[in-house]
Amino acid sequence: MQSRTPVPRAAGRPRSTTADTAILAATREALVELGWSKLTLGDVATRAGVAKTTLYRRWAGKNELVVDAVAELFDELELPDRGSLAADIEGVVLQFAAILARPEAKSGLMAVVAESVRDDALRERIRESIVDRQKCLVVEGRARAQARGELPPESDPLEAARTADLIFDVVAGAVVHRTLVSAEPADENWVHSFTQVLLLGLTSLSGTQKPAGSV
Amino acid sequence: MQSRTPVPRAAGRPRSTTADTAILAATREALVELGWSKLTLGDVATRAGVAKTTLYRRWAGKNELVVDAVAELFDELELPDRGSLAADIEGVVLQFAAILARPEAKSGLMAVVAESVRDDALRERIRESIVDRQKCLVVEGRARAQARGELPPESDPLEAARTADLIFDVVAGAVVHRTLVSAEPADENWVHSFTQVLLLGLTSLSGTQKPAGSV
DNA sequence: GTGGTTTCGCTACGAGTCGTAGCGTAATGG
DNA sequence: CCATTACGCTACGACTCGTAGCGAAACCAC
Repeated sequence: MQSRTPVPRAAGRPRSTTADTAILAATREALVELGWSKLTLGDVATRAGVAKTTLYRRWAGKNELVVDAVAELFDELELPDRGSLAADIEGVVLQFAAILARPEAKSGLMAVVAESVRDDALRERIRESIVDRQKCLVVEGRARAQARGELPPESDPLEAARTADLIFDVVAGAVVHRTLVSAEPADENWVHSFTQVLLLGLTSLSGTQKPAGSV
Repeated sequence: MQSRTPVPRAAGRPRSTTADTAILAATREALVELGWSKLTLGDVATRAGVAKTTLYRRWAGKNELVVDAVAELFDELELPDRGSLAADIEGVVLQFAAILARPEAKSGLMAVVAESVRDDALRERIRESIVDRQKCLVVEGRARAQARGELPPESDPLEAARTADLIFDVVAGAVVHRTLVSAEPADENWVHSFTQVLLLGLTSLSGTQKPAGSV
């Protein structure tokens, strides 16, 4: 049996949760003003009003700190039921695009992904706190579409997982590439065209082009 | 009018082209061994057998150097006519995936893209030396497909350009996301499934799933 | 209270990198 | 031969990194 405060209280002075939120907010602020390369932990500590040593007690380095700071941006992602697969896709892609349009996301996200190429632990951290949550939306959206009869039910669960991974890479990759590489906004027109390609494919799309501006 | 050596020869000792190639090769080597963050210009200079000052005389910094070093990796991209739109797409996507599978591309490409968020000149450099060349392949592939009758001819050139941009973001984004974020290989099976989605769309794809392994 | 434990803010430090300046030398053209 | 430009080398101040050490503060159990 355990007394009143079993495990969560470890004895000793507890870590200031205020400092945590202040540090993550300061990190995002520094990302906006300085960008990834000129962001220093000393500067973040000053902005947050904490000592530099406090930062190093909680995060191993710049990479981990920025992952946590950026991950909070994706907390607002959700998948409201808009009645059809096309509408669901457009809705969630627009949300995703809105987050990626923010400068702190642009500056930080790709940088940590680039770092994760040589750091397996970092990649796993990104997967857990950012990527997997997005992938769940794909799975849920497909389940809804199957319930509506818009997509046939999956027989092989392994094949279903592969398809979900594929869709996820296509959707997330396209929005990221549009936003960061092409450096043009993923606005309503673009998202609508993208959704048509995804749903109907290139050949089917050919005859159904619509004038820009209509919703 | 100009004398014999009009502009290219500026008078004085010419820059060593040997040094250029050695520096770019050394940069890729350092990218493989150290990755982006631990790559230093001093180290690259040592590997290339040149002085550090020589590096700074030709490149403004790490970003520009790595862009040039990575850009050479994409020189091998080409679009052989494989007879059908699907085959053309699979072929070029496999080439693209093969380049992205190399560690020097993984380490360098996303890092400079991340840096380009806050550096317009760098983004333009990336566009000229890497992105635009890839986009040409999309345009050419679509032109071929239209000549074959697989796609209807474009009436509005502006709409055609928008569509080409969209396709490019989808293709490049998906491969990059698969390789760097999901960290799984874009092999033949994946490319085949991706091509089906791109051509036929999600709904059309549903009934035509094939067992993995068949080519 | 009292003692034990952990965190906090602060200071200081060696190590490493950056980008530049200065110098003498090498390679080209007139 | 001379002007011009590139090269290799050295040295430098400025900056960031990540850590260690210290005293004070916050919490728990007794």
